[in-house]
Amino acid sequence: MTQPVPLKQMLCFALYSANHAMQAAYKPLLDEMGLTYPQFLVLTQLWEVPEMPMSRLATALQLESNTLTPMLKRMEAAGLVTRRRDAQDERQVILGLTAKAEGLRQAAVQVTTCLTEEIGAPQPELMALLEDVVALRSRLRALQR
Amino acid sequence: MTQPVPLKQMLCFALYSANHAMQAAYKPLLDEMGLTYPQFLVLTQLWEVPEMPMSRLATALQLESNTLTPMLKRMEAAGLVTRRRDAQDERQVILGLTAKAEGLRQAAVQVTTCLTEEIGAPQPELMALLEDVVALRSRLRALQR
DNA sequence: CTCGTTTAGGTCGCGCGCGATTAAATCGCA
DNA sequence: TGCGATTTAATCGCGCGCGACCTAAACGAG
Repeated sequence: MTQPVPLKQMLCFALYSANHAMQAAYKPLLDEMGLTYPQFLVLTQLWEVPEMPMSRLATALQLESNTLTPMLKRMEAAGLVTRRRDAQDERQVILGLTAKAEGLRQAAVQVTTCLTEEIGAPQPELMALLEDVVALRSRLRALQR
Repeated sequence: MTQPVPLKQMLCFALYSANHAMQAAYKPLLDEMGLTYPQFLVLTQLWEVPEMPMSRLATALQLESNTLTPMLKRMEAAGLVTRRRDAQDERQVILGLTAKAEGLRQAAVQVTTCLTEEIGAPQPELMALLEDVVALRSRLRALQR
């Protein structure tokens, strides 16, 4: 008679609920910028590399076109990104940043910095946790193939 | 000119993508049981305490009625849970487990055990990571008030 | 006992995520 | 060169999550 592991001791639930808590913490700050959490992640990637095909963004965020296409269209409608077909390869859609999105860049840096401080945990510990979470993600992705 | 933190070094994205990777890892196993990931978490809680009001489940999972009500109705329709009004306090909905859900219990234990092994990380490390993620979640929730 | 307040659920709308499928452009190889 | 295989987006359906709002039951001070 094997006992189920209690919810509180399950790593999958810890990740699930910590992720929700993180999104809730970002929410008020992103609301001021008029961004959703996934949109903020998209822009974070584009602030690093301001022009890239959708396929590359998909790889970076580990999201599929069925998630990104509608989201990017909403962002385009909101004047945050540009979308154009690559002349060399008409299959690809090249993404770009608008001036509006560029204007949000500094505010976004403040958001992350501010939130990292507010958490109130020592920076080295957070870095260590980051590494561990990334390592777990790698192991989990390895299971997919 | 503050540079944005790269996506790969952001703890929020690590959590976000690790959570997705975890759900993807569970997916094939849960598909066989006919469960979604959130439904699996609900049952995990009910396998521990087989009868409880919705409010208690909401607290345990940190979810609101606007998420739980439709999900529990789907689970009721699928013959997984029962829902009845408390005679003492007609506001409350008491949740219960069906025989069908009880029957899935052992399989669920196998799923978690199997997946924990497949990850291929030492058990102590996973426990340490669990604690760190839970600690982060606490700090994040503390920001909400 | 009464009436305002609190608590527990429910409804609606919207934005993800993703499985399944499709269309079009490009590639590769016979 | 021609044609099947691959790659890239897009579309559709559905199940979460959650903000905003609503209803009804229970509570509590006077």
